[in-house]
Amino acid sequence: MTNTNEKIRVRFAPSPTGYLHIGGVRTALFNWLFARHHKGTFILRIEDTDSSRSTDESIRAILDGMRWLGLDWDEGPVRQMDRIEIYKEHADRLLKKGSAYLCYCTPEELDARRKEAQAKKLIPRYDGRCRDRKGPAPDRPAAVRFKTPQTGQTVVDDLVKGRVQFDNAQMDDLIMLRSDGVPTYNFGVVVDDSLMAITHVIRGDDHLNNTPRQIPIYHALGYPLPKFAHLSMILGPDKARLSKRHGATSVTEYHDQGYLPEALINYLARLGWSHGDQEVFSREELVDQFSLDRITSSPAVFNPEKLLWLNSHYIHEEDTGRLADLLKPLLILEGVTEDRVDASILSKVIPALKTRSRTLVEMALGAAYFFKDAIEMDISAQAKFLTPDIRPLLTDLFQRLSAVSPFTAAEMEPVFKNVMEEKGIKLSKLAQPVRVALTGRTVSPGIYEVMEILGKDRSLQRLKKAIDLIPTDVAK
RNA sequence: GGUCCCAUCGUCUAGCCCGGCCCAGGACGUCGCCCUCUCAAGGCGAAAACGCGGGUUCGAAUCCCGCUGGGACCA
Repeated sequence: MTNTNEKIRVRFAPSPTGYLHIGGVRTALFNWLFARHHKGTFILRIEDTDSSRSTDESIRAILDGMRWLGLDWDEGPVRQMDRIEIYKEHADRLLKKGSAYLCYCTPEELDARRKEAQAKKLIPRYDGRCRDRKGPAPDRPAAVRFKTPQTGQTVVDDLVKGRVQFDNAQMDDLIMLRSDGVPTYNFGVVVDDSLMAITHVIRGDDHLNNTPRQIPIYHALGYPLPKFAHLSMILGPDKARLSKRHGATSVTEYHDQGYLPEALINYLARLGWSHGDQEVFSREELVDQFSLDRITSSPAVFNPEKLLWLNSHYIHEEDTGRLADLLKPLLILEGVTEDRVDASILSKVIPALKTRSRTLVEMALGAAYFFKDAIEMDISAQAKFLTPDIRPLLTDLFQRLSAVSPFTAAEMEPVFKNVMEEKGIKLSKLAQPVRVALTGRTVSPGIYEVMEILGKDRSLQRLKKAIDLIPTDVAK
């Protein structure tokens, strides 16, 4: 299939009109994996010819996103707007050759004709009136149109979709260069992919219909055809193309929500690509195993639940040191002051919360009370567990714990056991009120563990405070 | 509307090219049980799919045709 002597060159070519979309990331990832697998070159190209919608901020978001995910590029970023002269030269070449012609129709005229055609239920396509225009040229700027072959067929041998045929008669003469000298998508890609010696064009399915329009341009320009691989779309739960209304679609949102890049990479790799039954892949395994012929041709619905599962998997696996670095800023967002983010506490809290957090944000939420002086008491938890009948038990426990030294789980356990046995109650009866007292909530790591991390002073302090919160009036 | 793509559990997928090993395998999610100081994690188990209709064949998820449904592109 692929000539192994050939140096693989692929590119990711987003247009900077917004954030880096999850679908774009997958396209970038597949290109990157293909390049790395074949020890080829991965190029980043910014398709910014739509100047009204392109922004520098968006370019920054794209670069940041790629870096966060570790999708490093070997060449670029190349910006199309820096290459305007190149497109013009190519257009001139085709003009001289007679493969293209100047079109003086204004956008307004074309629009009017299109509407007319639609009204008559005709196919709205360019009528080719400037193709054989005779006589003097009107005195206004002209666009350059390509002379699309009007007969025969154009075949796309797609690596994912297989052989796809198009009737040339269906296609009209597309504009290559607008009257302002800016290339259209179909012309820009052909020129750039050719000059950049792209060997494999791996892009979204939405460009499959553009491909037969591009192929004749390659031919006219005398450039070799790259191989094409069109990836199916990522869909939302309603099977429509994944978009903002389906929830988070921007990489930065996933970063902000506490996802690990490896989780997103792993998830996206398995969306439309497979390697037997394997679900979890390290980056190295992905590079090693990736192959274009294992890509599915059907579209895939984005499943946030599975991504969450992978994220929790990677959080379990991740070492405490790196998690600590990632968690710090999130703790500060949770209202923990910077000087309170204690490294030694962090190194105990993280292992305790690893299996309980599906995202870093969840982890920060569950960790905040270890670092704060004043805990936020959940009112309904307080009402349910810090009840008058429990007051004497807590008081008793408080006194006994005061004598415990060292303040470790191993030393605390018999203390709790004794209280349970003497009062004839189950541990759960005692543990929940203690948990609420220590954390302000009903969910936390094991209470011995929590106390050990908090230390004796803070544990007793919180217990005392909780006891004081309990009304003494049982009869109420 | 025209052109093109797609069709296996709710979802991601294996199997499809090279028909029988598939009364269809794995994963997420769901449900149940176990473990248990809460919540998780973990262990065990369950429910859950070849869109429909024709062919071809001894035999079809797998090949062919049609339909239906979904999507994309062209504006």
